[in-house]
Amino acid sequence: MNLLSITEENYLKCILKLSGGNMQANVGTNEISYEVNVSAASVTDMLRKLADKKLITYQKYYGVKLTKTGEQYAKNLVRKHRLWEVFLTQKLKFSWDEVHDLAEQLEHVKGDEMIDRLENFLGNPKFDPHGDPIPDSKGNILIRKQQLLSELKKGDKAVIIGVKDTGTTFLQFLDSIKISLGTKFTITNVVVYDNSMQLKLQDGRELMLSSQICNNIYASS
Amino acid sequence: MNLLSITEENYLKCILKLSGGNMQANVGTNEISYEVNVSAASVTDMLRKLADKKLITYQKYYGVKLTKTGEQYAKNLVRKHRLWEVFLTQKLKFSWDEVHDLAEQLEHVKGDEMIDRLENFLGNPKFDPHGDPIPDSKGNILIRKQQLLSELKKGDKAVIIGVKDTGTTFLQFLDSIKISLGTKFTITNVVVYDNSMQLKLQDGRELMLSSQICNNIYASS
DNA sequence: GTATTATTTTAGTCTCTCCTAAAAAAATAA
DNA sequence: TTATTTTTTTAGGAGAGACTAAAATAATAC
Repeated sequence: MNLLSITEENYLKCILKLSGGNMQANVGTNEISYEVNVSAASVTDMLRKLADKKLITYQKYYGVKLTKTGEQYAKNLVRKHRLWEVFLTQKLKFSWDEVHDLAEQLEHVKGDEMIDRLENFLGNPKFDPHGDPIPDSKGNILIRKQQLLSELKKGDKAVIIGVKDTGTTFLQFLDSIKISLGTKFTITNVVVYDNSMQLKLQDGRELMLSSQICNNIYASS
Repeated sequence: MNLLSITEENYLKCILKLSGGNMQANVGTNEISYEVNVSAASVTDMLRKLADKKLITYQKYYGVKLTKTGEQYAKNLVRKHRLWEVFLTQKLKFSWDEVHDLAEQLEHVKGDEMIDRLENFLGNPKFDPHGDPIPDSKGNILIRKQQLLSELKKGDKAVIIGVKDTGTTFLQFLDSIKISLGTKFTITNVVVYDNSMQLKLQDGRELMLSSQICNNIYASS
């Protein structure tokens, strides 16, 4: 597999993301255009190029899918991104809302041997600071049973294991209300009117979270 | 200071290297062309561009010098490169002949805060794995008294503190004869015929080194 | 001091990645 | 089914960074 440019790599990663893990799903030009912040015409150019390199299958007007090779490449990028995020938080003491942009650059550094060693150095972590699973060197991803907070019911006990929105604003908000991965809680009430939820945390605090917030937090029971 | 492209950064670093630390020295187009592996015509294009950005002073046909800004930027790149090299050897256990190419990529990752934290994480090292000094965040470089092995005389006692040639072949050769930074020795003989030198190492071994080798090892007494 | 050689710059292209405007195809609505 | 809207592609171009060939300037040799 030839090495790709940073731009090509970003397109691959974007297609993987938009496919939502379903390798049969067709991803549209416009979606990609929106995600990588580029005109639809530019996306078409790049899709043709990636198809030539057999990294995606591309049918004019019908969107694209990753090939096995493309999927492998994209998952390796995700692996690198998440391992660097662990490094930045665990070793350099960055907070979970500061690591994304740095990891976005670090993931493009070529050298799989380095990544394998980094993984080992970090103690073979299985999840990144946002709770997302880290693919192994073959691209396998550990699947955990997880649910959005919004899918839970009154009386359910669970623990927070991840976030869907990894943007700075949301993460800093969670920091401000002292919610982090590992926080245990019980749902004490679900408001029928607006689907906001009342939680009782392990430390005894009672908390009210809007449905928008509950839609961006993953929990496991 | 605006952020530069990887290409621009490489030119700056190259000019710093070719100036040999003397900021008054004029660096020629051809020299740069040879060093960055690009045609002289391409170099001219880039020099004009860097001059526009006030990173170098450029006089047509008379070569270039770094401005204060350019020097600062270039030294910061060297700082990043060397700190990453320390990380790769100290934490990821790469050998000193494997780290250059990886550091060459890592040095272009933007984020000075990350570098300052990395420096601290590594225990504020002052030298990289090849014995080269690491500039501090202001660009100051610790100067050590050092001499090439070839400058020493019979009877001199010294310790190896660096290498001039950092290429894989040379470094692997040093590994093979079990010479590394910190090795102590005495010069037992200098052969007049070809300037090769005979050393007695701390561990008792006697070693004969050609003048070419002695010209690429730094020592301190 | 002129002639030759070496270095550097200019001129004209190429590839990559992006753009806008316009055309074509597909999806949706009436 | 036909008309309208949305999505996607084509056409033509721009800027960055590279190239070769040719011209201009500086350095060196006689």
